[in-house]
This record gives sequence, C-alpha cells and structure tokens, in this order.
Amino acid sequence: MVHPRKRSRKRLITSDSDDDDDYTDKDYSIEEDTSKQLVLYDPQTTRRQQREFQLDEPIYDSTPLQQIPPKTKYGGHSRVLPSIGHYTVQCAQCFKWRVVPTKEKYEELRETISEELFVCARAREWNRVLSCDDPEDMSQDGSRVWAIDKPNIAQTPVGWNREVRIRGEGCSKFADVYYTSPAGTTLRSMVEIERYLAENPFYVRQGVYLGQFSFATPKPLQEDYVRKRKYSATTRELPDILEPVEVPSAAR
DNA sequence: AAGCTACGTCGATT
DNA sequence: AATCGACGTAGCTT
Repeated sequence: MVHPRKRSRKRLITSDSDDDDDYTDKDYSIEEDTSKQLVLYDPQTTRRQQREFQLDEPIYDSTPLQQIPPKTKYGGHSRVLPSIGHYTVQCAQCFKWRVVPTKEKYEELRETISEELFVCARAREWNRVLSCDDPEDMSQDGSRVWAIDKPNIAQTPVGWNREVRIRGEGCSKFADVYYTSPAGTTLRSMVEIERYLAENPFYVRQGVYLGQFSFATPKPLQEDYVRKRKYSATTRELPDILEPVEVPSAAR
C-alpha cells in the first residue's frame, strides 16, 4: 500500500536544532521519508472487535519477541498482551521492515534514528545476521494495526517502563502513553511525571529527569482509524454521521 | 469496595 | 481545522 511516491526531498538527519519540533506530517508519512521509520503494531486489534484476523506467520523463527507482560502487581492479566505486539524498523537502504526483538532495543534505535539510520546490517546489534537481500520480516498489509512512531523519543529510564496502548478503532484518539515507575506507579502525563519526581527526589538523584519522558503517541497507518471530532463550536452543520440518535419521530 | 483500563472531553496549540 | 495534552470517569476486574 505504500506508494512509491517518494519525493527526493528527504532531509534526513534533521539538524540537531530541535528533535521534536522538526517533525511534521512529512516526517511521519511513510511515503515521504522512509529512511527513519519505526513502527509498532498491535497484533490483536484491541479486543473489542476481534475480526477474523488470521494470525499470521511467525515473524522469523526464534526471535525472542517476548514482550514484557503487563506487570500488574495485581496478578490478573486481563489483557494478554500489552497493546503493542511487535516493533519494527525500516531499512534505509532496501526499505524492508525488520522486526526489532525487544522494546528496549527499539527505543534505543528510535532515540537516534535520525542521526543513525537503520540498515539491515545493523541487526547484528541483536546478533542477527541479516542483509538487504533477505526477505522482509513483515509487510504492511491490512491485517494489523500499525502505529507509526515518532522519531527521536528519549529512551525510557532504566527501571521504568513506557507503554503505548492503542485504542480501539473508531475511538476519538488513537493511543495513550503510560509510564510506570520502578515502584509501580503509573503516570499518564508530564504533569504527573513532574510531580512524581518532585515527590520522589530519589529518582532525580539517580539521574532521572523530565527530558527522558515523552507522551508523544504514534499515529495510525490506517488513515480512518480514528473517529473525527464531533463538530466545532463554530460550525453550524452537524456531522451527518451522527449516531442513530433516536429520531424525534413526529410522524407517528 | 477499590483498583484499573479504555475512552471521551475540551482547552490549548499548531 | 486538526491534533495535542491532560484528566475525568464509566464500567469492568480483582
């Protein structure tokens, strides 16, 4: 589905200037700049609607794709898997998608993906002998929910966990990001992180600081995955797709 | 009853 | 106008 519509306009290696603010839709869109794409995808499609997703073939045999199971200290694991099932990165040379074995490695790659483009040979970093001649690990067919991540997000502090939870299709937002501290506290905004660190200077002494956190959410590959917002206050016309609200059937 | 998760909301921002 | 950021909460889980 990826149109080879690339324009040679790639300005890879965004200047050091500013990591974040540099990215616009252009950097995000896979058609444009394919040199630094990181993607995570949800293998399950948020439980709600469990379409008939033929569980696809294993990515590539013996990869320890072990996802850190939700460490709910409350035992129960209502959710079998965290929202994200696999992490992939696209080779800047052959454009094939490569599965990254662990979230840690994925975050490591992501942090500097703009400066250090990923190429198949780098799979050695996780002891995998790979070249651009090898068939791709997976393709963006429509069988999964793909989330295009934002480049250059700081690595999660050791001992902490950053989790992206993709919402169900049709929701008003695509996903949410949560951080869990080593102590097990879940935090869901920079405001909460800030407060938490203030209340627990222990971490700050350990070297943890705000710059290591980012609640930037990935965006869905599927364009219409997220429901559009209701209607703006200024707009007079309502969305014709208003829920089947009971019609004041005057004719009755 | 209490804890969580997933989702809606809405002001702020781009 | 679209997206982001932060947070309130319904309702499910423990």
